[in-house]
Amino acid sequence: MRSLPAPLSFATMRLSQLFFASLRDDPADAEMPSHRLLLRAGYVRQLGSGIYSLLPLGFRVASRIEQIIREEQNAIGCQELLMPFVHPADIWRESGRYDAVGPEMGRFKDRAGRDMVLAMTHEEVIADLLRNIIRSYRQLPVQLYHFQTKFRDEPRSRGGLIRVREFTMKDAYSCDLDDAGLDVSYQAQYGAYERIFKRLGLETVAVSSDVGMMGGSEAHEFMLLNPAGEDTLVLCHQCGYASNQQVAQVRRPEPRVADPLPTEDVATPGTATIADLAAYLGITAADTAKAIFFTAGDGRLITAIVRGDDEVNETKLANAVNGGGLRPAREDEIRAAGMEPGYASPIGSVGTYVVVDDLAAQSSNLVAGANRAGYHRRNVNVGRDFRPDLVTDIANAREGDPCPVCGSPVNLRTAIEVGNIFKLGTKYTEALGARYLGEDGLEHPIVMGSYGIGVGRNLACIVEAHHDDKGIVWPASVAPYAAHLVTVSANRDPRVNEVAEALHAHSIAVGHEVLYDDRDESPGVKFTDAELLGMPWILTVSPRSLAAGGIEVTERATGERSVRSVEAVRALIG
RNA sequence: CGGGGUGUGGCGUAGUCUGGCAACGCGCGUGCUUUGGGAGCACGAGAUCGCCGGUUCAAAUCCGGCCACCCCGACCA
Repeated sequence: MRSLPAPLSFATMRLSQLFFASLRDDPADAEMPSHRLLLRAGYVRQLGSGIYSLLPLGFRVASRIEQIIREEQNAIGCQELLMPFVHPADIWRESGRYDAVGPEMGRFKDRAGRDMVLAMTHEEVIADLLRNIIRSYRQLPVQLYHFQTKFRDEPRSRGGLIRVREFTMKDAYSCDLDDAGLDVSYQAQYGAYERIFKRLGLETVAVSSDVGMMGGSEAHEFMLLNPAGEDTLVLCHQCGYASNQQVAQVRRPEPRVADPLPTEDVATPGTATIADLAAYLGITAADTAKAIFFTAGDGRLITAIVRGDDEVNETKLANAVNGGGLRPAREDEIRAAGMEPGYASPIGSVGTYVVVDDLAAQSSNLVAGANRAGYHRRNVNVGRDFRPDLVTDIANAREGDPCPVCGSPVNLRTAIEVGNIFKLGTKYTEALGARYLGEDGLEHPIVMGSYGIGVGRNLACIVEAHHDDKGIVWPASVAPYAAHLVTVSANRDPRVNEVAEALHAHSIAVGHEVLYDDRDESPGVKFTDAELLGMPWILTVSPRSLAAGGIEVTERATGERSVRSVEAVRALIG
């Protein structure tokens, strides 16, 4: 569990004393730039899969990130508190999530045998606090936030700090009288998020997103475009439309329509994939239909049909069938419904819920499975040859599809989610009985929103957005130190150490933050480390710089160098 | 959970196929020299080769089991 907020002022530091080690070689198992650089530069160390320590340098960056978030949350009237990391299971049973959430929640029993959980989020605790404290509409609205450890036993952590199992999150909760109040709070958080990411040096795009397991009516994710991103965004550069692919409702291409022809089975040995099938028959993927199978949380077998050149969008499908927790179906489950995996067709199937994508339903004479191994059926027409249970949009938007707003071709980009905002509604307050007495004399459930930012992920994302081939290039707003002071050839001129020590002493006296490389290392080592660590300014004191009139100042971001007087440097690092 | 990969001083690796003294670079310690772009010389410390079991005169190496970590997928507020 995390401690109270870090102190906001730090002593200036000698590198010779810092708990730190840079690595000359790239760690073997780090692939993303942020992971590689944060390890090499001594900001973080890994303890286990998805479990990291922040070393002193990394902790300072995290503290600065937190402080920016804190200032912007406070500025919209959001109040900081601190809720526990360990919860009694009871409140999670009250909300229904104790059973609804799977093995990603950490669970244990205390010494008395009571079920306990490790916090993966804090809606339940907020709702519990609200039901204890809020009595009247006069006490609302209120917004609350904290920075607290979350534990989510992810199936797979990845990318260093990008996806971890234990992390610090800023999570805020708005508590309003009604939906109109929630809209106001939501907009206030939206604005705060825009200011936070701007100050962190992250150019984000806010996209509409799925409400997922949190429930609720509206949600946005703040996304950083990145080639290693886990989400795909659908973006229109013409009108600014932006959506997560999970929920993007683009206009689909026009279907090919023709007069229905009689069906005809054709032998297609060894063509269990669409690509094989199209090649074998000399047609395109768009001339085929493909069936994908899922088992819903309630046990139904869901048969999803899309055109062969489309992909099934699991989020849309899950929402369409109220399936909650789809998983890929097993072959025996598919066979039990009378279909042949690899050559499956809903024609003649029993006991499966068939959902057909709009485009496949409108297209004529498609090649589909024949429910016989090694055979497909030509000229299948949805409606004539089988009757689907549901026809709706269950396909992923594709590159170049028409924008739903303006019709221009959309672009697909991968991105990392750095923050999200949700309109939760009354799901948790109703479950936990968090109500207020309204002006009308009646009890009403409090209307909630939730707003999250992962501190460590943002730290890594800042590095993703601000690095070069030499190392990290911190934005000044989050840099662990404002400047990196380097001495060179100190043994050749006693004034080198005198000037550096005086500058260091001055920076301590006035509360400036300078990392002072006082090590007896060769110039190459010191410069390389300075560039790797990434402070905005590198200050070099050497016989050469003194002869030129002072201290050499290098801007890390641009590489621009100049020699400035000691007085000018004092002003600079202030 | 499925697929792929990797575990050998602090870091990066070779050695494993074909069993036979634990190897290389960097880093680390001491001394001397050196000091504007990852210095030189000398001496030195540091490894139960992921773990357990088996085969063998002999196992980093072969066999079996397990564990950890990474990548892809599934999954994920």
